[in-house]
Amino acid sequence: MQELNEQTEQRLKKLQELREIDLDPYKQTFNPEHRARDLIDSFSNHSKEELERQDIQVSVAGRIIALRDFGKASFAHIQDSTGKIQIYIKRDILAEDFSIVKKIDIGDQIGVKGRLFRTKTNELTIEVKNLVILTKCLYPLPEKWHGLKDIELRYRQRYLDLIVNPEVKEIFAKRSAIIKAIRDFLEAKDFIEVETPMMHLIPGGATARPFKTHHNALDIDLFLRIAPELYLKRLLVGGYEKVFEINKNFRNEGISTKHNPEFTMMEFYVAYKDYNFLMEFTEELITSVAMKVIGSLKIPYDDVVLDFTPPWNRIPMLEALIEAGVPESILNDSEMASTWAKQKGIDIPKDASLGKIIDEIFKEIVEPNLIQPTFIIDYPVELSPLAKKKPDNPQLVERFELFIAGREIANAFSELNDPIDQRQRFQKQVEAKMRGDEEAHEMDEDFVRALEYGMPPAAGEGIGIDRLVMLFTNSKSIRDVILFPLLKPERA
RNA sequence: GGGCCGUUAGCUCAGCUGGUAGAGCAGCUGACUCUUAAUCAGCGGGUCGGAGGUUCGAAUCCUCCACGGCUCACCA
Repeated sequence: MQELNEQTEQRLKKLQELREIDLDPYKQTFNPEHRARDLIDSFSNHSKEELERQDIQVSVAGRIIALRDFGKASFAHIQDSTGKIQIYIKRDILAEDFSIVKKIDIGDQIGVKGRLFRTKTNELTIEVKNLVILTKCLYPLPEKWHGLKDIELRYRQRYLDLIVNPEVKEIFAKRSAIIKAIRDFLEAKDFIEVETPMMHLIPGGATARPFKTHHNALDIDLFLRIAPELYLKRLLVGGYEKVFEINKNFRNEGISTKHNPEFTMMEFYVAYKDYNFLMEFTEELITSVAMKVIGSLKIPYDDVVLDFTPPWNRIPMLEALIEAGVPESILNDSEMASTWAKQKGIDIPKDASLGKIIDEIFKEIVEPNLIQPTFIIDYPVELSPLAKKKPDNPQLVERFELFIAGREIANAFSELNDPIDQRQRFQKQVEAKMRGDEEAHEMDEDFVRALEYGMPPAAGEGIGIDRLVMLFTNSKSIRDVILFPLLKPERA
């Protein structure tokens, strides 16, 4: 319990008084037969007179969010998961002792039964015959017309945010709809949904720093996964041809409006296909989600309108750089590239490979300008140790990233299935790690062994679900699409 | 981690160049049987984020700390 203030004391006193008359407000059950939104929708065409004639009995349960007391009658609005509806409690009609109405506070949850009618102002209202207090609320709710604005409180006490800010509920309803649409789409195409480990002996499948934990009985260190990729590909070896997983990844890195340490990723793999297939597939997937969830391919985000109408632009990474004004002559030489980047004020880590330098330049000068959906294709091989090389240019791999609103939304490639090449790429990563690159991949012998048994040619992709939800809900911060974003503890 | 900004009643916010802390909602008491930001009369409610410092005197100025926001760096 927080420090007792005057308001909580009042509420505790009412709670005690209710218990004294044998109405403990935490014990009853209640079976509402109706929900607020349904009632308002179903009876929108019923006039005042029709309602008087028909005597429609309903029951709803919900939280009191507004209360107007008139002495021998009261109006209130109660809110359930669907919306709110007005109730009218009149002493002459209420079956219970009217004095319990004085024990009700804003925030309490009640169940009511009674007759539908329309007030003078034509608002659909329940005339309460029976009333039961289901749960006492011991704190005052945030203020009725400004709501809860304090961002820190909204994240720390998301339950309060959800109670008083209806638009927040809509965001998470949309999040649920987006994930369902993705699942439906993939299942309709015969994908099988799987779950692979969250705890990895070797963190792999992405370049990122992991969280470390420990298994006591086995006395081994484990890492929370940074990606499911290497396990999903083992399933291709095992004979599945279409698999996907929607689940959390954990990366031990900074927190920002675009990053939460745990975030939701959808990864899927298709046998016998390459990254060209995946680009069309991605267009189909995301437009299908947009149509189902938003009902349009033109979606406002921040101060632009995102147009998802396919086909989306496909630009090779090097071309995108040249278009953005990077001299072609520096793109083959890490010395020159590094010098050019530094002149432009771009930080280049020492010992960076040419690919890494090019990537840094790309992130700085191209990425923020990729507003409309755009596939950037053909990445330097050093950046992509799990992707298949292009047959006509072994410096590049068959990989694309999808950018929307200046952010990476998806990452995909033709999967490297040559075990000898894979082993060499891991070895290069291990060397980079020895030189101090904390994010370089580790050798995963079992994964290489799986490839040695033979993985069919395949294409795979990861889509950042939180970021996709941000786009479809016009949210500027990832914290607005994650119910409980990570925050520091309240008190030291 | 760096920079900038913020933290005052349960909530939303005022509080000027330093002079004993304010409003609205919410709460309490009373009136009121169609209100919806109900209305009317009255009343209570504060460790001004925390700790130091300057000063006769600090919500206000200074230092440190905590938490948050934006941003840069790292990343998806």
